[in-house]
Amino acid sequence: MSRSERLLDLIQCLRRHRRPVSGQLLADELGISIRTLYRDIATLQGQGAPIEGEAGLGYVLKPGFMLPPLMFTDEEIEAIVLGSRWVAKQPDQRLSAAAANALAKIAAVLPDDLREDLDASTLLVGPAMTAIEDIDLGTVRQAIRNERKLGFLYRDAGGAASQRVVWPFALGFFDKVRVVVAWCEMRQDFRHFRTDRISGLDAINARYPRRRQALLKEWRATLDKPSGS
Amino acid sequence: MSRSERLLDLIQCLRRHRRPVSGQLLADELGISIRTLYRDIATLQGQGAPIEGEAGLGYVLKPGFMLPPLMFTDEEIEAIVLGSRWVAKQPDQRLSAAAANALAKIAAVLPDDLREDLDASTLLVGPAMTAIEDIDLGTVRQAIRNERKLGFLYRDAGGAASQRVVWPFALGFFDKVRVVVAWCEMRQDFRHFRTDRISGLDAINARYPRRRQALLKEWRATLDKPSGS
DNA sequence: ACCATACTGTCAGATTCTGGCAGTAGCCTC
DNA sequence: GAGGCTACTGCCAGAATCTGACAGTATGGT
Repeated sequence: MSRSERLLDLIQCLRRHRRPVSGQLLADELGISIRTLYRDIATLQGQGAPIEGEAGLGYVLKPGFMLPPLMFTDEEIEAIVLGSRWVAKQPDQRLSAAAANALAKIAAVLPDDLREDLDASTLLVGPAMTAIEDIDLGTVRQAIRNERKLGFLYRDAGGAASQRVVWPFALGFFDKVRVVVAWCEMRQDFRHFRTDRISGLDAINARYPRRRQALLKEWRATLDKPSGS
Repeated sequence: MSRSERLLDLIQCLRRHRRPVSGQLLADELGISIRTLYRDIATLQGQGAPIEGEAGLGYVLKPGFMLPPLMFTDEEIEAIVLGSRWVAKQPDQRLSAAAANALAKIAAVLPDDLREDLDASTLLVGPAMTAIEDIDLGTVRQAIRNERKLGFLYRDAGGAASQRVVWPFALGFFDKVRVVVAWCEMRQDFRHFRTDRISGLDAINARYPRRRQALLKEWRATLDKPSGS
């Protein structure tokens, strides 16, 4: 196995163990000596991988994605840049910042002439969206990622308000509004909630009893067959 | 210099020469032997780089972007995925396909568990936009990239129609409409044209006499100071 | 026919990588 | 504080890989 492949393997090994793991163990899994492992770790850190080692504990990889060398066509990179610019204009602050950072990272590793092409890329998106919700979408995304319940006050189209506890598993971005897709404990069914009608958002520190992938799949199935109700 | 750095350098060398360039010349530029160059080319091709060699001519790199290994945070990759999904729903067929391809390329190189995360990514975008223009945006993007003039019939907000020849340099994506930003030969000024009011699009095979970066910069300047008219 | 070029196989020497050893330092438990 | 576990560094010899040179084949253009 070539060294560059081994480095990707190492990343994957680190990903599997969520808890700190000793260098010796990693070296055994990869079939290399501990000395070489230290060298590999140093190389990866040099490439920007967020690996942290602490004496007495072991190594942890902060969550993230490592992409190997990759080739994109002009149009593919234009699509990625345009898409990221769109996300950067979304009202979700953290996500918007992440999009800007991703673009900056890509630009940083490009040779000068390509970076100019990218900066002067001629696909633009309209003005930044103004937030119409007053809740923090970051909280919602975090609840989805961690499969945690959310509580809030919802005011429906008719104006009637009700207190809800839901299992959120997706966030939809439409032209003007954002929509939380979730299982509603009150209705015992899938519901979507416009973020601008949500108030008093409360991140409940309780895991919901299903996997979000499973919920997503079931919900998609309900979309395929037009509901009879 | 390490081998992996040299491979990136090779890509850049190939990019500089637009015309086919002989292996011997590339080897000289990189300070390596021709034999090693052939090996490096083979390695890059193995990694998916679109390098083509023809006996009697030399090597050409088909236009595209090579990204070195790169690390993204969870949120950054979520932003890229969400953005690409949005682009994939745009009515511009080629760009939409490019976004889908870019996502597929990224997914292809990810280990299985990460690919699932990506597939099951819980940020969604609304339904595909229906094209409200009946012109091919690909033609517009190509004219922009190649700095070529465009001719078309434009029907303004009042309904009055006029034949235009413009120097297009940017394409704006708004909620519902797409807008071509260009220098209008008739008005001798910057104008933007809603794509749904354009008909009879004609890609004129004549270069316009300015650089699109310069036009873009000037146009941006006119936006900063509110026009007095 | 001739030239320029891409491409492959082989092999010895140069270069790099690797594993083991010795040693330092930080964190945790007792 | 003592002891155990661990990260991390420098060094060196052997293993593995890379490199350059040469010889040879194939292909496209003139």
